[in-house]
Amino acid sequence: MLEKVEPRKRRRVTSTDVAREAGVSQSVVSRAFSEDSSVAQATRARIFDVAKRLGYRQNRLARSLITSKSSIFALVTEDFANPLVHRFIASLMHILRSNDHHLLVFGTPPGDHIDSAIENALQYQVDGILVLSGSPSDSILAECHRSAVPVVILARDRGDAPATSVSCDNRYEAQRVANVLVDAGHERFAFVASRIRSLSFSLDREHGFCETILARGFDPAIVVNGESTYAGGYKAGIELLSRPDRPDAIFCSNDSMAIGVLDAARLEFGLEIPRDLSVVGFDDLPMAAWKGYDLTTVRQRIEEIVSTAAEILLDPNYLEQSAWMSRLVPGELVLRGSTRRKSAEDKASMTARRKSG
Amino acid sequence: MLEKVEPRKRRRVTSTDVAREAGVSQSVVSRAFSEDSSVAQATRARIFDVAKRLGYRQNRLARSLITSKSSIFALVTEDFANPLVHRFIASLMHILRSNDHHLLVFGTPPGDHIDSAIENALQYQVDGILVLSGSPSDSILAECHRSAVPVVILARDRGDAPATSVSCDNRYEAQRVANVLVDAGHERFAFVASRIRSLSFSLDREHGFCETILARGFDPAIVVNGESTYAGGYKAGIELLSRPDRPDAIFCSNDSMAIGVLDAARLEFGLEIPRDLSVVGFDDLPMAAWKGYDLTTVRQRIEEIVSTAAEILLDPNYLEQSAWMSRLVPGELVLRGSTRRKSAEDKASMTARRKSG
DNA sequence: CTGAAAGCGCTTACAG
DNA sequence: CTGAAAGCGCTTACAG
Repeated sequence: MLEKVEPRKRRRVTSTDVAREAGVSQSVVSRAFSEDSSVAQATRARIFDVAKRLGYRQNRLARSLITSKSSIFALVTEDFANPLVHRFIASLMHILRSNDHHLLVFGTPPGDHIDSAIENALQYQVDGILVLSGSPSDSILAECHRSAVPVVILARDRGDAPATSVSCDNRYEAQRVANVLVDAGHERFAFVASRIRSLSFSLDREHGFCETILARGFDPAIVVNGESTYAGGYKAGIELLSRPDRPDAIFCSNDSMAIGVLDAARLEFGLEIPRDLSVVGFDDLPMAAWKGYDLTTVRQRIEEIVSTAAEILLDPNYLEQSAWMSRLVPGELVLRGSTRRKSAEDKASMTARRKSG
Repeated sequence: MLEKVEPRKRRRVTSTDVAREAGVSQSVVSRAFSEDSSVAQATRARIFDVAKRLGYRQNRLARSLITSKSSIFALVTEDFANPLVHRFIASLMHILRSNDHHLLVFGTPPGDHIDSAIENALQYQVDGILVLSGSPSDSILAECHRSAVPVVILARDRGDAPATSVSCDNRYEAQRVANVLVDAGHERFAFVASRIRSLSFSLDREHGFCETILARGFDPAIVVNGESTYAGGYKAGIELLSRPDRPDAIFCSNDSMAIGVLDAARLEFGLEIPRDLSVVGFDDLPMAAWKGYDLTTVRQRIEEIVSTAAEILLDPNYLEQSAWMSRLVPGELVLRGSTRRKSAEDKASMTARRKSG
């Protein structure tokens, strides 16, 4: 049974209550609760006692009013269904916790522009904004800058936007995938791109892959578009494998699609992987490591991307710098069973790492 | 290039600035921005004009100080790796957006108790708290109640905790799975439970399943524990299928585990699904529908669970009620190819629905 | 080390 | 419809 709470009685315990009860001024209570303030040991102890007894808890919103720091970061994204977004959130939570910061999440309604989410975030006086998908307009970015709210665009190059970005070196990684596939003796290449425009990183991967295939002297890679899901990959797989010039190596813009291609190859065409076809994904989702797929893929170092972004946002001098940064974090090529290899390499290490970017 | 921002110049535009510029008092500006206040049409228009020109934006933290509503809900969880958590977040975002509310996310550091996350949330004057995993102590729940902050425990029965919960009817759904498997002619049953204690719903599923198997006159279901991941399921699958009394129907506490069992059966024992073994999961993650698995599972109606929770939290009278609620939302049994069926049913509808709870 | 006071940016009775 | 004033719960110079 609930004890009834009269609406008008719902007054939170404030520092003034504690002060009265402890026989000190409200300012001392405030100081007692801020680490580096001068309060006599005994006074502080007494205040803590009283606070505990009364159930006092700092009101961090009130505090932010005067410090103009809310200890809140905003994460804005257009695409909550994307599993990668969740890995970013999880990783962010981890880092922010140790800095006593918290994450306020803003999504964009389907039709809307991401600017509206950023606009919202600004109303909450966030200390920084992380953009995970969508392309903020130059004008909203300028607004953020004027309001002294740092913005970092995550997981993809910022392009021409006036903002700082931290992302995987998509182009380089795609080039590497192309080289590995060429070196292993494949001859007909395809790329499965994501149809969604907000995922501009898909383009970098496409370019890196295709330019390398050409540079190595092969016919241009076939490029098809699809939804960036398993179903989209499955469909793209059917499309590609039905062609008279069936590719023997398919690189996909992400793991979900790659797994879709893989299943299409096996279930619809009875192909054996990797004998008849090599498939490579991107991201290294947990599913990529599942025994049933054993997918070769490019791992994004999410922890590193996120901690770099957090560092930038937490840097008190960031806004006084004079240029946007574009930080590229190297990925990791994870070689698994879905790709054919030169026999010499077969017994070699399953994971190649690039140490520096 | 960044225009340099002098730290001391970083003053946000306030309603007072707008007032001065528009030649009205600050209170009128405030009223202009609150829907149902009496401001002359012309005045309001002028204020909006000036506000736009100056780049004014309401400070919602300051506002919350006086209204004592922050329009923020807290989501607290111990388990960010759980894919289900993300589906809840996505669904929540959707609902909160239409109510002009936002989500502040709190995680618990690995060793810590969920209470610390709730404690944190309270400092941010959230309008309500959604608990997604972990078991809040009675004392912290009492605190929340005293502070007039409603708490809803999601996705699992609250047990004895003094709180309201909204969850899938785990026990009933598990009973139904048991009945379906029995009806289809299976004879040796097993349940794969989650080893993690915070996932108490796993227990409800176990009980519902096991009690029904017994009630239908079969040997008790074999119960094994595992990590609630693909790898955990894979391992549990090997364990179960190596037994002399190998089960012919395995029900798993969630989809990831079920898929692990499925792969173990196929890859390690060469079994054919569902001829040699039926496997059932729980949740209906996207992967369950993948052609390569085609997993029979119990879908949680996440949207319904979340919207029910949001309704409760948004109900202004909630705290004046006199008892905790425990709302059960029916699930949906999704019959797919991983389970054998009575031949009569083979051609029948693939999805059975229970319409009301 | 402590207290009185000002102020952060709002909302909301209360008069006019 | 509008303005002056009080106040939400804090922090932070400033004196003492």
